[in-house]
Amino acid sequence: MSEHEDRQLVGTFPIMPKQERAQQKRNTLLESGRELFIKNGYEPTTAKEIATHAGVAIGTFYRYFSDKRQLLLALLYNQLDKMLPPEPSWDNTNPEQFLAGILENHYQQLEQIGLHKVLTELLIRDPELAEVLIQSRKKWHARILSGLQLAKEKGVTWTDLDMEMVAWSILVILENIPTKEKESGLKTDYAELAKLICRMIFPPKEMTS
Amino acid sequence: MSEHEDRQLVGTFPIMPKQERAQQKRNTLLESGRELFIKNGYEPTTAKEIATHAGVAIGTFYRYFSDKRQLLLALLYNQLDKMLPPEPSWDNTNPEQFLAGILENHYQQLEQIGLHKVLTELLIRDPELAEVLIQSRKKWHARILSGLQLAKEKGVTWTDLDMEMVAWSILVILENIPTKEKESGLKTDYAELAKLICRMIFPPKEMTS
Amino acid sequence: MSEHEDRQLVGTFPIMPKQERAQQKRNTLLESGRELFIKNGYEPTTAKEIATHAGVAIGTFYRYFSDKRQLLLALLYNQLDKMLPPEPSWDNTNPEQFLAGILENHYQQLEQIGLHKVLTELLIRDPELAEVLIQSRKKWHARILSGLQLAKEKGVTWTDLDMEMVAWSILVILENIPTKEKESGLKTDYAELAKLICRMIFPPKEMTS
Amino acid sequence: MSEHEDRQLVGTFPIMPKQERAQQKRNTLLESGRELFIKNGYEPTTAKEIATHAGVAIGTFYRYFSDKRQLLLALLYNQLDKMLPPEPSWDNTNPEQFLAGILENHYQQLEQIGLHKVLTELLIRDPELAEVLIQSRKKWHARILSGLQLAKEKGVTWTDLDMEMVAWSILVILENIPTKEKESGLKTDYAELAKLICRMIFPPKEMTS
DNA sequence: AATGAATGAGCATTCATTCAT
DNA sequence: CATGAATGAATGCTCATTCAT
Repeated sequence: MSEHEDRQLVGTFPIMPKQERAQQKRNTLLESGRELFIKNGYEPTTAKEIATHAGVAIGTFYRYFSDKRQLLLALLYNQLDKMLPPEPSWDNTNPEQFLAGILENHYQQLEQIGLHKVLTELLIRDPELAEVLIQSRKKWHARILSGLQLAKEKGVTWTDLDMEMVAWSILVILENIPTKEKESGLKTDYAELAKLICRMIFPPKEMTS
Repeated sequence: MSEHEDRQLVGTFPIMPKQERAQQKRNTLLESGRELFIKNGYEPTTAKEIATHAGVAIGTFYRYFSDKRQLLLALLYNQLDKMLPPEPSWDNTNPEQFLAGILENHYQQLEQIGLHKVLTELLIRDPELAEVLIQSRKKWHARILSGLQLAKEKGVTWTDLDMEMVAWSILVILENIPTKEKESGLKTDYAELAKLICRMIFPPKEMTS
Repeated sequence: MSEHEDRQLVGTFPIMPKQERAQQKRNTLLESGRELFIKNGYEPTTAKEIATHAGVAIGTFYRYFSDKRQLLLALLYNQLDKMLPPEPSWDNTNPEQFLAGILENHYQQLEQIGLHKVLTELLIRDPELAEVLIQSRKKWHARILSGLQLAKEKGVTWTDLDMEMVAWSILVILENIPTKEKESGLKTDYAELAKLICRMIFPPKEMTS
Repeated sequence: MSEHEDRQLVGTFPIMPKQERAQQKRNTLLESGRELFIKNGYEPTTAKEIATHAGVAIGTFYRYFSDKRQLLLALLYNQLDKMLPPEPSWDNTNPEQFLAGILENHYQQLEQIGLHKVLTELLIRDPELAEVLIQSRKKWHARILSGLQLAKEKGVTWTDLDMEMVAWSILVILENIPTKEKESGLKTDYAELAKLICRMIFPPKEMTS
């Protein structure tokens, strides 16, 4: 399924290799590209670098990808597929489960974010790419929102909140944790962060009871 | 020759001082660079484009800046200086003044953010540049934090909060408003956002009383 | 092993001789090359295209031909052999038989010409190739010339003509008919053309009597 | 005027240089291109070769021409402009003046033909280019034809000739003289050739009287 | 000081050719 | 024998940077 999607979106160009070997080589190139994109950024990374870093010749790169951008798109679709939006459970039993749920997925997201940051510049010039990333954000947003609305229906949240905005705020915080850590050098205290977010959402009674 | 005569007749007065003229040309280039960086991104913008867009020849560009990166740095220092961190007032009288204060500065920040987003990719490879931007964030962070701590000392906030993290969260939310608006196409409702943030910080009694 | 057994059981008969099979594959490649050369030109046609269009893998191409140029040469020798110069008959009975004879061969020549046009550029750099084509032209020239001389000896032509040049002129006209048709989109009126050529050669008395 | 035409047809791309120096350099490149195209053919000639042979760097080439094809087109328009079709005079006074007229222009045409031969292959793939060349041929054809028709009206030619075809034949003969000379190594005897052509056109009475 | 022509290193991409399977 | 994945030399083209005018 993911393979099917991949083809449609990325284009059919250089044959989805049938042999396992070739598939492996393709993956090696993808991984090589991902690492270099995250390390050096998209524009400065050359196709030749990606190939060399993957241990193959430049010609081989072009056998599997029509260009750098194709590889990037493939990478994104891969990542997006891995991040199957998990079930949006977030009961009143313990809102801090919110944290647990998020944390679990968060390290998967880290990869995605790694790319996300790299791509910021591309968004300006590459609307197709921008669309892909925006869709990804929308899925996350929808997921968080649905959890919030469930909680709201159960009457455990503030009643006057614009849950859309709450979801957006949470998303933004999540997305920026990697930056925070990179800049400060500290691991984020997720428990503390969870508390903060819960303060936004739940009235005190709910929190203490 | 004619230039010499000209001077003698008209006198030296009306001639704009050379330094000032040069300064103006420099500023034109800076502005030209800023616009193009924000419009097309850093890497894809060429020195020649910047020069042409500023109405000068490429050679002139290199008279004022050693290269594109230099111009960018100059741009950042300029911007940073403009953003003199305003006084961190945030009393209990009306916490929503927080919003006002932020909104006021926010549109100055917009410009800065414009660049900020453009630069994300550069941060990876250019530690000096990264340092500049991180310092900028730290100033903002410090400003928000100092307001929060003032409030905390007055006893109007939750007492168990890690204000560092609160400040960071607020900063992140602020920084991402432009992205939100670009993606959703909607203007942000700052009042609603302010409410949200206040929920994080102040216990209900404080809010209602 | 299985191949060995196979032979013993089935016998050697029904197996198409290897050489013949190989010969067939070789011909398929030749034909494929010819079509693509005529369609797209020599330089732009890649070895892989020829192979793919012939339904074989690129490796197979290199088993039969050392490179593109080899295939081209083979093609020319083939073509040249097919065009066994027909008997140069061209009596005074009816000079317009000239036309008939030429027309008959002309469509064979068309193919040859197809290649001929394609090759023009190559002639510049590839003396061996040029030689092949020049030889081909010389055969044609000789054939036309011999017919003319026969007629001259019979005393039916102008006596003061340089038959070498007449033959050359006719050859050139013949060779360029395809270009004429491609450009004008019209079928050539061979009868008219024949008349023209006869005017060159035969005095009026001969034409009318 | 020719400059104006040039722009319209070739495109405005790399600035028609204003300084004389630059104009000279442009011409050097054109000449360099012409020589190499004729010597080695179009496809095999690289932009770098043209630049090096002109004594400039590759970057300079691209300052003046957007690519090889542009240079070629410029070359053709130049050539075409030089060949302003001369007045089509061809009286019965002496039809062999036809020859003189043709011969005179012929060596100008030689250059054009030099390119013409080189381009044959391109015609297949480059319809715009083909159009240019076909138009050139049409001009020549029209010029020859108008001369023939003048003569016909004066009643000095055969009356039953398809002058379109006669003109075409003459054109073809003219165009191929260079090939003839290159292959045979002999100078063409234009007087003889003229005689031949006159036999096509004029009845004997006219020739002898 | 300003100009913009010239330079050439560098990147993307293609394609003839080889060779392990 | 056939295959097609892998290779890397070669080409087209861009762009930062220099320098003569």
